[in-house]
Amino acid sequence: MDDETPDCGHDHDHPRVAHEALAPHVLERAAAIFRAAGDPGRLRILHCLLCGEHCVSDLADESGDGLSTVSQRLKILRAERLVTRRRDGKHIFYGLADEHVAELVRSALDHARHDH
Amino acid sequence: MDDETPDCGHDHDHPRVAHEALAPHVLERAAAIFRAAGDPGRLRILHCLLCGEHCVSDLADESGDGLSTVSQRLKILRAERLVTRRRDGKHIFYGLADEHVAELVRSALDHARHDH
DNA sequence: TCGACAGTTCATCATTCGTTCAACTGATGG
DNA sequence: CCATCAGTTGAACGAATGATGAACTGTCGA
Repeated sequence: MDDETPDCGHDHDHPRVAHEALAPHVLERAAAIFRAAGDPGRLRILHCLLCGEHCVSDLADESGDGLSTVSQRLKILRAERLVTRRRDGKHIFYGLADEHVAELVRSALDHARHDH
Repeated sequence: MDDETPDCGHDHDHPRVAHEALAPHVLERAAAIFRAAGDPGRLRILHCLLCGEHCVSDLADESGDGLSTVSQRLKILRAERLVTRRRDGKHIFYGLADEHVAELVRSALDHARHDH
């Protein structure tokens, strides 16, 4: 290979770029996770779930939004596998998918708190 | 206070809800952070910045997008204070705002990688 | 089996978002 | 001072998103 080939057409010092290749589907997936959490309504749900499972009605009550609205939000969170679902009689309980997700949410919330 | 007052109108066991109150502006802020990171184009930039500062032209070259497009993306990332800006002669160098942001990005990228 | 309750899905509609081109600012070098 | 390189900003436009009411599914108690 020719190591004199510049990747780009301008003239300054180049940082020794060394990102281990980022697969496109990983990029998409990670962005999708952020996007799912990036809505106040959905993030509020994730926050509620930090302290344990909740059923849809409870989540609706706590946010003051309609059942349908909350259900749609949960659908998106579930599509990105941020939450799990469990049926118990008439109720369906949602919870955070894993501790990794919980950490991500706590982390951003903390960052947002200590940041004026 | 009356501890017999139920918050909601339905009939099952209630989880002992104990979220320390989540201030609305904290919710908004955290959601805004996630939202800013929740676009593949912007997340790619954040990923590039994980290994140090880059100028706008380099970021444009690495993604294959136009200068204007990249500049717009950086504007959003900067509005959410995820990146910092530094002028050096003709070039403007961007970098991650702090280690906390770096950790958030690494964390989501890792999660996305180990998740098929 | 019927009715009520818990949730989901569907279609619609207004809003927000992301990209792009063109015009602009600002620093550097001749 | 002027040309050029580096980057920003603004407007326009199509695509994606989020909320909502109505209709639907599924479970339980009487």
